[in-house]
Amino acid sequence: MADIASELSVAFGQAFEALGLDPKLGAVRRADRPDLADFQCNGAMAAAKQARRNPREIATELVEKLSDVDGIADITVAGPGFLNVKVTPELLAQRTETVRSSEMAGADPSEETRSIVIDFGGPNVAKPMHVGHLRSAVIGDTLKRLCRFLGHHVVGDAHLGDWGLQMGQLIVGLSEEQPDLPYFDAANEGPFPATSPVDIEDLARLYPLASGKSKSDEAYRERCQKATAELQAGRAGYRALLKHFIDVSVAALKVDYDQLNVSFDLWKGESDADPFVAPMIEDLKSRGIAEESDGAWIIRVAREGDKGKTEMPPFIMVNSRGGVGYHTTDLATIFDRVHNLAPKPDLMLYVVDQRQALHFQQVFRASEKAGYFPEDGLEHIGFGTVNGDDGKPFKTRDGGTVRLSDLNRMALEEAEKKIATANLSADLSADEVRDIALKVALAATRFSDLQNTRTTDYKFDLERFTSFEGKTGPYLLYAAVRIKALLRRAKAEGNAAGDILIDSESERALALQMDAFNTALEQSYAKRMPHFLCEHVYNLAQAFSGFYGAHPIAAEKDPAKRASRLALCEAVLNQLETGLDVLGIKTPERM
RNA sequence: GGCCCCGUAGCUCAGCAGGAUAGAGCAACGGAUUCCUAAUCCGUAGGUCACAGGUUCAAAUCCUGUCGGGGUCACCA
Repeated sequence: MADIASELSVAFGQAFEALGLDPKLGAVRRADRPDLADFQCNGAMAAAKQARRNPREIATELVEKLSDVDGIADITVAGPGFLNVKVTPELLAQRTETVRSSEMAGADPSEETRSIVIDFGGPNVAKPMHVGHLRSAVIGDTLKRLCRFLGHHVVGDAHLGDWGLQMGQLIVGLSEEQPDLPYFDAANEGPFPATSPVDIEDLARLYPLASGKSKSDEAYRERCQKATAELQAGRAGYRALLKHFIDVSVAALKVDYDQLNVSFDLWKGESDADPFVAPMIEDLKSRGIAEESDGAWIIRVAREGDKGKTEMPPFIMVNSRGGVGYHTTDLATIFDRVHNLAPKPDLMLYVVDQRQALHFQQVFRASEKAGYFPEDGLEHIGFGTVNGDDGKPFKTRDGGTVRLSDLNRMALEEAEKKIATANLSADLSADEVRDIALKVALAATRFSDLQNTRTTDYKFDLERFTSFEGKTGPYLLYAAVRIKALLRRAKAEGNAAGDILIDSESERALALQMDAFNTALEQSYAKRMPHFLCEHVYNLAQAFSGFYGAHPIAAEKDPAKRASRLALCEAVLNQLETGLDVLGIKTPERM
């Protein structure tokens, strides 16, 4: 069953049509004046403009057609031509029962099923993640969950940064520390030792060292570039090393991602695109799509209608030293996905920093031009930067960044502290406390990030990430936990949920809020913006808190009211947990 | 300089496919616990929606310009 707003929109659309007006004008939404109505429709005013008629007159005619519609208790014209609708308690009760009992808690699956690749996370080998990596991880993972929830087929790919100059830097860095390792003998074709010559601490030490030296020392940089080129050309020792670097890094990355409840279906990296690079280059050269310019091979992607006086820079397929960068591996990755994934993707989302916008525009245009995958199936889901107090993005290499692992640890510590001071019965085991703390920390961290509009920058505030009061993840958990406690008590007392009766203001508000779930999901999906869902879930928790404060529930004496309120609680819990699950947040039993 | 994003309450942010009285959280102030978890709830105070024009019955929302902040602009990723 569709939500009330949608059903009313259909009825209103028909009424508009019956008057010879555009049915789209019948869009009905939640009223922004809850004192006056439950739902409103503003279409009469727009219709008046189109038809050059008096808006109130049109509105009045619509009222006549609509007043008999099932579920509408009252419909009136207000102001210049607003249509205000109040619905019956019976309709709200019926709708709430659907929320309570349906698998999707009142939401509907998407009408068409798509095959979607979501490229997110984008961690680099050897570089510990910092708070800037939180966004891609959490937004990407949430979009993955959202798409799946709506019925789409989704593949999440971490797309490791494992193929650039940084690899050459690591190789050179390691060769200076341990020059006698077999990997550095160019004549050695393998096999090489199975155990890794480095652990994550080694990588964390080597990378900044080599990266720094590469900046200041030109000869050193050239060695790194050479090593990178040799790696890419297939030098056996270097390839073997790369494998170790990746394995060691992935194991470390998984620790951070696990704590954020972020997971991937594929741990592919730029290096996995390598087998497709050479044939692709040949293909693009032979078809004249790539051309030579200043010693490099490029694809021109500027177009006629482009804004500005300066042309969009070309896509660099092969640089003048014969190397390839991430433009090329990204394009080859598209090629790989189109040919090797089943089902074949029809949409690819790239959850990457907004600053990469130009890069993706170039890659997408190149893909279109090459005929590999249509441009309109490629979307850069850019997000704003995480800024410091100075309003500027955290720098990756300079000091002053907060590591993601540190953020995770601090959130967990705060959660443990809070549990210690909360009046939880002391009968919880250490494992239970740990489990609750992890869930609270997870909720706090994910929600703090996800509630921000995807595209805007936000200032990193540690307090906000480790705060559990107000508009936070733990607030949502608290609402769910309270409901669970109520239901436990009711069960213990032998009381069950029953028929839903909506007869108080707070129950009404709660029912109306639950009706908005589907719209929130649709908005989040359509705009690829999880914050709409965050907003909904938060409003739901607030509406529940209001209801909780206004009525006894498990303690209610009247059996019919008690049964109804318990059912209402079950509906809220179902939708709350469902929504939280899409956001990647886990709910404890108590906290 | 070209292009992109942003400027809303003391702070952090929603709202922007135009609509009625611009909303949350934090911070401030005042209340609520013999009663289902106070990580909660109720209330008060706080805003020329950067500025100036324009379109419209109606603009925080759309258009133009100005100012301020950030990002980005072929061979690093």
